[in-house]
Amino acid sequence: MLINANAAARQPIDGHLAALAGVRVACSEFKYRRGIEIFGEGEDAEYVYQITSGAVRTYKMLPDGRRQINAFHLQGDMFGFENGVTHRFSADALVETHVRIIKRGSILDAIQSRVGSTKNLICYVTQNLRHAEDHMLLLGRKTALERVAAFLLEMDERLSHPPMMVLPMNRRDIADYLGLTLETVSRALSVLRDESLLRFDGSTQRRLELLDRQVLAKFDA
Amino acid sequence: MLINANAAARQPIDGHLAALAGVRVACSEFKYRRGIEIFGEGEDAEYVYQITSGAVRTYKMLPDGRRQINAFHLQGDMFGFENGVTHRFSADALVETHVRIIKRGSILDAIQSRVGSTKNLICYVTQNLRHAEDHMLLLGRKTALERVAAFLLEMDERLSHPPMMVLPMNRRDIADYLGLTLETVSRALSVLRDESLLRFDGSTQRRLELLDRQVLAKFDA
DNA sequence: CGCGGAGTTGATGATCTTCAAACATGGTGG
DNA sequence: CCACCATGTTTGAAGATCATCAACTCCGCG
Repeated sequence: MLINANAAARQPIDGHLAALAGVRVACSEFKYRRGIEIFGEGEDAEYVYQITSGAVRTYKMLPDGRRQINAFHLQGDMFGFENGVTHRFSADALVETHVRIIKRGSILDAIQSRVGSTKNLICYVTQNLRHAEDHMLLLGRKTALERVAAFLLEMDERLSHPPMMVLPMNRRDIADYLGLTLETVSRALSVLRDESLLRFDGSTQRRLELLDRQVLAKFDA
Repeated sequence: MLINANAAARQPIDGHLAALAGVRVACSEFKYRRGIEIFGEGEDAEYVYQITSGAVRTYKMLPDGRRQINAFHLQGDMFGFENGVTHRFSADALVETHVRIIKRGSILDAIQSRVGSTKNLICYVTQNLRHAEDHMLLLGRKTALERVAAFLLEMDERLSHPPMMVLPMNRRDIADYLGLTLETVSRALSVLRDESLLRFDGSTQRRLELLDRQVLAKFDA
């Protein structure tokens, strides 16, 4: 499935992993099918990942099965940065996804020997941090409707405001991202549809069009 | 937490800002009184901060006044890392606080010229990220009781399991950290007290002793 | 054609918030 | 030194939001 028509149009992807690490480091390419786990929480963190096409969810689980999705990663995004030797969260492909991978060791080693890339790499990490900070505000303090509106605007922004948005994740994934239940997400979307802020396209509920981003932004706090 | 769990026990503080940036860069020391703002959301990000003593809250606000505290920073912690030129959140001193500050530019410049510190600095940033990820799970998926238990265990850990814990923040701060109201925090603490998992010391409600960390850990999911 | 996954919608209920009141605390000045 | 007042905390009662449980629809697909 095509995630992002506009992003696909951009070639090459910004901040190529190999370029960041230094050209001498070889990047492997890899393909994951829809629903397949890329790595699991607690596994050894051997690689850093960059998406060339597709979409990925990263999440944590509680022992009783409650899940919190930290982030959805789309084309060009990097994930899997770790401090220690193991992953602190899991990552699955939402749709068929192609990634570049590079050994964790090599990227740090390469940085040591090629200082020019430091600033860039730190930027990638702090961008993850920025997103986490915004998401904490959402999770801690926003209402269900505000969260869903914020989610739609975030996706719209990241997909470069496409006329028609195709979501790569289902309602449960959205719910686990927003700290809600899938029913609450569905209800909120219905409210926004009834308010004429969005429109579903055709039979599927994954294709939708934002009809009034301005008003939608007011629904987000 | 973010940066350095056992900082209070160690002298001198691990990862001295000046050492990270290179000895040639001068660090200024600064003092903030209780309740004073260190920087505000949207202000120019001129400095990176490291606490030598005291405690700081960093937070974001919604237009209608709802607040989400991202993190409490204690001795040895660093905060104020930014990608762009402005701060994405505000920071206040919770109690009288002494910090080292260093110009943002100098730290990045220094890193450029002194590669050995790169790995360390990235560690500081990714530790912030790790904390944010854990906190998202808490905010998105834990109950009130689980959140408060997690908060107590986090503080206990960061203060190196003191026999008596003195909290530098009030109930509202805790609530804004945990995505709850101050009343709910108070009620949860009362429940834990009634269950004999903690005990308040003397008259003040800021001094408390954890009576059973094991059982408390079970209250946290 | 029927099955299963995904989504919507409704009814009910639990958790947490809101509103309110009372009490404790700690600093300040008479 | 103590009274006083702002700040902080606890507790109770009522209410709102969101979760849970359940039924039903829609669609894709073997």
